[in-house]
Amino acid sequence: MKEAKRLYADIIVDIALERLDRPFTYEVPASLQSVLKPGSVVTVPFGRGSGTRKGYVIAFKDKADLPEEKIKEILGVAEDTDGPGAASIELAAWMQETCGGTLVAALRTVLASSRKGRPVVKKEIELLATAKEAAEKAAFYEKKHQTARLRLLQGLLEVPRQPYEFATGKLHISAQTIRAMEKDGVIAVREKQILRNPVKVSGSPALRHPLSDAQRAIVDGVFSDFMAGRGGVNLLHGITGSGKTEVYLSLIEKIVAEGFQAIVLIPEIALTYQTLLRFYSAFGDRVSVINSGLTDAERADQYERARSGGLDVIIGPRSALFTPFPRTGIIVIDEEHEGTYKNESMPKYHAREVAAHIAETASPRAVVLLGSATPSLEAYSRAKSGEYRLYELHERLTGGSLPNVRIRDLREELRAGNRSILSRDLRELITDRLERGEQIMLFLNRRGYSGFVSCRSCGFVAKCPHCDVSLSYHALRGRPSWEENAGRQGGAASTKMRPAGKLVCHYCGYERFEFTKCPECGSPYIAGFKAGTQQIEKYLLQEFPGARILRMDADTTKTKGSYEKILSAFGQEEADILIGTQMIVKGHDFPKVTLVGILLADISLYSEDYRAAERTFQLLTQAAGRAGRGVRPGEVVIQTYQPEHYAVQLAARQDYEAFYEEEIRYRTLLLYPPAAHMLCVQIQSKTEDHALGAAGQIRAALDEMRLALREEGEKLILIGPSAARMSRLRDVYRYVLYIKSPEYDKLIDCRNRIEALQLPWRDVGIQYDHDPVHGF
DNA sequence: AGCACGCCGACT
DNA sequence: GTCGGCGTGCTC
Repeated sequence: MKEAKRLYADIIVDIALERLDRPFTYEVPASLQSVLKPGSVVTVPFGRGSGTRKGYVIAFKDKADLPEEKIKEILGVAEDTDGPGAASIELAAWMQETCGGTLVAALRTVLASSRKGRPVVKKEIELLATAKEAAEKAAFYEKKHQTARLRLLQGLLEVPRQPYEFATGKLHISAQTIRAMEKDGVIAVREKQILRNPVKVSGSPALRHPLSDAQRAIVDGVFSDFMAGRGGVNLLHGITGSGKTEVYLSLIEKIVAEGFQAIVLIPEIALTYQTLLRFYSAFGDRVSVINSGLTDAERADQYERARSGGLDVIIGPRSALFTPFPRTGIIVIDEEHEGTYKNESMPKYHAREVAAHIAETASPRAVVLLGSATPSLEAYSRAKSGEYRLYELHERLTGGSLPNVRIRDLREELRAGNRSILSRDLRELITDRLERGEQIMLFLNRRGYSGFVSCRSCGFVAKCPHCDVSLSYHALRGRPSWEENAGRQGGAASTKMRPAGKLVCHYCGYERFEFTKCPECGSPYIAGFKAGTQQIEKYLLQEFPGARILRMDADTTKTKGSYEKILSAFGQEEADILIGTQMIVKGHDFPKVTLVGILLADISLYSEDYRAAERTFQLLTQAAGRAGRGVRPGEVVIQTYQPEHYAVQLAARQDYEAFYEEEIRYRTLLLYPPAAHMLCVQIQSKTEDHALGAAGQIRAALDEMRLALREEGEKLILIGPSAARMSRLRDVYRYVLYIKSPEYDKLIDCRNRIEALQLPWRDVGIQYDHDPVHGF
């Protein structure tokens, strides 16, 4: 008798806790030794009780460096998952290395697609008897007055396979009868697993346009890179209406024809019915969609279809990256610049980086295609440096002319005595369009709005002297300002008028009192902006009685499907004016819109982070692109207090290249991404002292590192700690600390250094965000 | 996360 | 005297 070799496995237990985020050693029972592989999901006993947990097999080893009696045995393979394989484990490990956070969180993200849903089982009744036997049986039943059996038999003679419900429902046949006939061998009941298909498309297939020479060149270029096994990331910079989708379709068709699959990422809100129809026309049932409307089980079905070879193309948000295709050949990321591609919770990954990594490690290598009319600075700078391949489409295919854009200076309006929301120009144009029966979109780019303070006379904006980002307004703590005090004490004589608010920088923590008059021009009209779509709607109803107005914002789109409802109502010309936030500028074509008004370009311009100008340029360019998609030329009015700002000027001229040059200069000067890398360290605790103490210790540790690195001639820039944007959220105190370095690796070193720190508080949580795109 | 162990207050 | 509060510590 030869004794079976003992085998041990390193297993990560599926509990999202930093303190447990390390491998535990388990013994692999002989029965599982040939079954398990790295990436298998197993059940293991864990903890003192008899509780069991799910665990992920990371690696195997022959020897355990632990006393034998402490080691428990793996119980079995987890039933609700398929073994996702070593590639997924590698991907999760890479994610945890580059994004921080726990390995469990990364594993959960990557393996979400391997979780099986409860399958929907459909029962079918099949006729087994031959025609001759059936005829005999029928005669027999008739003689015995077994009418139910006869009915079923006759039904099956017409169509030999019927759904179970056909028998129980339409024919009123009981389960007993069916069972009896099954036992008799006349029929069989079969269970069929149904994988639901969420794609519900009807209507005529979308027209395919023949590719232009420019489009053809792009398709051929990327395809030949793919076929040669070179892989790589490609950036397609194409203006709205230049035919990017057609490029995606043609390229995917060619790659699918070679036996590979395609992942298409879209910012959820931008997936229009028209786009879906085009994909469906090309790929039929071989394309599927994943979106937030699906139930868990439906989602699991799509992954199962992908895994089993039932799909060629999946369209979905960021998370669709982890679709378990057997051979992914291409990953397309549409509207690449969108912030939704950055995950906001635990592994804070960016879809662009993950896609590049998946493509690079696939064998054979896959290709990535990023598409945008206004590429992120990250993507464009890499394209310029040669890390990505750059393709451009500069012509509108549909021939619609570019809109005529004018910028209205709101300071001038104030000087002329116009204090309303609408400049005189915009008001005139609205009146004109209403008379002509054409449609208008009014756009309030509120994203990133955080209460910046500006002067309505000269456009001065309060900025941080250290970070060059806008300061935001905060009510002073323990508010009782002079007004309240005066009221209570019955006289204001002794109370000197004092500012009621302060201005704060959320990068470095700089603060100062609010201004009572503009430091540039002395005007008293200096204040924070209060702008809401609701107020604007009210105002418009007053000013243009009889105009039909639709409003679209977070309030009016709360219920499911209301987003589409509003847009389609507007598309069917049930309204003259559509007011909305950025959600109205995504992807939709309204040929009757001949006027677009951007009410206050400054709102996003002075949000408090370094991407403000980039975001503004993107929003303005997109909004302007909404006008004149039909035959009639469109007009765009951009209202602003900062008409000379480059983001406004260059968006009006639709000059991306010039904007990029200007913006990258600013980033380079201040070492913001993509000129450098930035790590945001987020410190949280219910006890303010603990949060502050931790922040202080982290800063001290980092200062040490900074000095050591300086010896080597490496640069590390530390900012903060300071209170987070929301300095206290649900009774948790939040502080942030920023680290900038040209080298991504140095930031990972910093993170490891912080993680190695032994902080004396249990209730302090630390999270990391590499190259953040969302504030904290 | 869970669960056990442990050391102090108010209950049958 | 014991029941139970939740602070501390450990889990292969």
